[in-house]
Amino acid sequence: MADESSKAYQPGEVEPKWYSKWVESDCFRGDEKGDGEPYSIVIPPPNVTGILHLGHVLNNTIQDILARRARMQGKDVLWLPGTDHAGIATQSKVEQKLRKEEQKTRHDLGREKFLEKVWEWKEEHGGIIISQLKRLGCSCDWSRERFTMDEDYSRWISKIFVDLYEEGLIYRGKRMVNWCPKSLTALSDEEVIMKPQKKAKLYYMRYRVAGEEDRWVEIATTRPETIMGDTAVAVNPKDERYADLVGKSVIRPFPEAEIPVVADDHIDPEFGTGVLKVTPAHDKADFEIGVKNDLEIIDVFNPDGTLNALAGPEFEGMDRFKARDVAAEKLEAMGQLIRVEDYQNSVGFSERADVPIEPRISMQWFLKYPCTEEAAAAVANDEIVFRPEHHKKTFAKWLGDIQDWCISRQLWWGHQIPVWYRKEKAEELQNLESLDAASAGSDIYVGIEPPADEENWVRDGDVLDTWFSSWLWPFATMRTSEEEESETLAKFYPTSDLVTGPDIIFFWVARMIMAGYRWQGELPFKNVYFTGIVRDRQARKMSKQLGNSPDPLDLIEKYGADALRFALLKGAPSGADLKYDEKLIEEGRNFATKIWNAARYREMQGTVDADPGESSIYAINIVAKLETLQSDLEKAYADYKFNEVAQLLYEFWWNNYCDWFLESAKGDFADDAAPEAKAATLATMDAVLERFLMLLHPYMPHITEELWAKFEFNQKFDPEFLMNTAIPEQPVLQGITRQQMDEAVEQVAAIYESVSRARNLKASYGLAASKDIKFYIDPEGGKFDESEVFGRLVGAKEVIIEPGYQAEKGVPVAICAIGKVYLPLEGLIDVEAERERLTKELKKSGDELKKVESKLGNENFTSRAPEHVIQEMEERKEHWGSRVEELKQMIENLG
RNA sequence: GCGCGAGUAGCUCAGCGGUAGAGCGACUGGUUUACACCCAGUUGGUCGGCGGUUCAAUCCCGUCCUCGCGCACCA
Repeated sequence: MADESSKAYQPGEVEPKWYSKWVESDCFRGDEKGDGEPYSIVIPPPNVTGILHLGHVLNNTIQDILARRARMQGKDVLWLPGTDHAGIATQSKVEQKLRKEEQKTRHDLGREKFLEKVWEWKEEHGGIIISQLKRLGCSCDWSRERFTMDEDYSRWISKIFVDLYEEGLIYRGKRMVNWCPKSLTALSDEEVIMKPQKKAKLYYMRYRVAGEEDRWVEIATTRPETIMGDTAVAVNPKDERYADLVGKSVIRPFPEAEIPVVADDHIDPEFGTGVLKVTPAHDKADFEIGVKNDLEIIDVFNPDGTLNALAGPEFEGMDRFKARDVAAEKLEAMGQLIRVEDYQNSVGFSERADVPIEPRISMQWFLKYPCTEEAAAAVANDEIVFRPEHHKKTFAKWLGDIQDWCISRQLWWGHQIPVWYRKEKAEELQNLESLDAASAGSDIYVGIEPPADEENWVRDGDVLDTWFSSWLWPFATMRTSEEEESETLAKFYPTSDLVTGPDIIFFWVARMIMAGYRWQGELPFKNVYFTGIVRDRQARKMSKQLGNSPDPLDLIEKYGADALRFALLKGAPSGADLKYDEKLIEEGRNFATKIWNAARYREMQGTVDADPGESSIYAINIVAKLETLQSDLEKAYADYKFNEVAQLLYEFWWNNYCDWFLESAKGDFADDAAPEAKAATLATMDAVLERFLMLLHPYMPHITEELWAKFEFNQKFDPEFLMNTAIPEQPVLQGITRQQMDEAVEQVAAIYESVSRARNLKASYGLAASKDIKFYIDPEGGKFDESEVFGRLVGAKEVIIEPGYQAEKGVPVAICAIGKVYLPLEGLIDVEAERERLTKELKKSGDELKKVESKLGNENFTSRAPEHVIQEMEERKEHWGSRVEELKQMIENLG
């Protein structure tokens, strides 16, 4: 055995050591040729330039637990890692840097040069999150690491674009889209988040009716800066107040123009004044009214959210929010602003850039989702199981009313759309109102490879939404687009579990299911486990702005990766958010130390150097508990209750093993103890430790591997590493009958319960420390020969077994499972104190008895309750009844 | 407005029809053959409110309240 261990576990040295050994020995490789049952997970690819946060820790620890457990069940495991190019996020980081360091925009560099810069940035920062995952202990097959911009992967993107285009599902059109004025690109509906605006204003203004002297129409709006784009006002056709106005015109104040009054059902007569100004270029609903009424569309914004020439010279170049104030002032000056009210509404924000998006008409590529029916059915009938189950509904609802997906982005970093326009017609083609495979002529080329005479063509400049690459992840990481099949895919697809956050159920999960059916003809994964979101103590989301997001690497440094993993999982209720508190991690660290020290204690007892004698009841008991633990873990894992698994492991070790078993076993290591007894106990300790390390390994891989090697368990099993050792089917201790086990468990439970009562007695007389305590036990007809262990556990100098013991009046006594336990206190007898204590206990017991009696006295109960419940009540009645009698007697004896 | 989730000890959460549990905290005591990142003990709860079903409800049903999330609307 190795040198004596230090008092506290040192994760900083141990953890990286084992990680390197695992990697060097190729332990994480998914064997596509193996003949074991396959188990696979694809990692939700983090942003390539991202940094690990607690959400990642939670998510990836769960995946690691699943992967490690599967390995220890003898399966062939593939956990396939990789990263995502994260279009907008990465591009804007590099643009920011460019602006700061060189005062340049991407346009100053040009597409090619700029992309070089991004690749440089990626090379420089791209490895960080991967190395952080390694520090956490993640057992990913790094030999298969993928990146969404890898060549093979990129070809996949082109292929599916071509497939979908040819199928008629991808088309180009001029539509109202969500435009981000900061990132200067279109966004999908999913990338827009609604944020309530507390300080918004509702402006009431009036437009004059054309051709009438002094007639005005009142209109309420939140966006006076779009007045210049108004091309109509609208009222509800049923609204009698304005019935005569429909068909007439009103005067737009600036630039002054006559605009028609139209009727539309969409108008809510109750809202504001019941009159809506219609700005088809800047509002989705207005756009539709515009189309229906054939209204002119005037776009008064530049792409960056400033106003353009159409807004008039005094607004040109002005920011949209400034323009709002200026427009209001102008109205006021014209006497057309009636009043301004405080108002609360919600405004769509760009998820990434965190600025209000602008509805904008522009030319974009769209996708009609494929295989939506297969996807809906798979989840509805649990071919793909969602956990927690309630996410099924969210999924079904979204799928029920999805809109076409805007897949084009006006960015450079990403997969450029594989569409070419013949040079001389490029401009004309790109301005077509709509375009799809059916309408495109030979002047448009869509293909994986560029056209042969590329110099005669112009390629579409847009790139695809990052999620358009992510939805292929489960299979595009396993085979190339040219291969029909690959060994890896054949073995590991569909994947077993997907672990992800519920916030990307639409972005990613739903779309992956569709893509799985579309290109692989089957589901991409069988189970989806949605983690909760990690929040701070005030239940706020972790965010950079709030500074409430601790760096997991700091925590690993301070407490160890195992501690962090265990603690987060123990505190993460399945399906609910996790409230993070550093105290949790401390608990994890303490647990690691506890395991370390219990192992160290074993180490200090030396080797087994005699033939083991019969196992003690305590040994049999702990083995029985271990077996219960094992089956409880099975159940918890089956339900993906990771917090429960952690709880069970923690409780077994700390409570059952350390606090009870080890303490009861210490007598076997005394100098005068029988060598066979010592040997038997050591054997039990080894057996329990060995099995427990196996069970704990998925949660705390490093410390368990360290102890596994320290105790040389690795010499007993075939593979070198615990991480690759299959948990044996056989019970921990063999040759013990079920009956022996049951008897030992019952006996030990009685002893432990009695110990607790005796400790209680000691404490209530303030004798916690005293060594000169003697207990007398009257086994009351039974027999009790465990006085030594009893004395050790209670903390007494001597325990005397004396049937029929006659205590002096006032001697404290506890009624226990093993009999009556007396605590004679020389010179300290206080009859009144004992009377008080017993009276209190009598009250408690009496209450219990009354409860049971009233139940049993109720005929409704006795006639309707099931037999076993009644029997249980009878037993309880007897138990409390005799206790009450005894207590009464004892109090009476006090005089 | 629609849907989902949550409300149990001071805090974080288990339990989900038959005696209310854990960890942390607080308090008291402790150098017992590993561990103070420890040990022992104590404290602490009309299980959000009101109704109903049942012999029996924290658990099932209805309803209301509070909080969180998603979707829709938001001139």
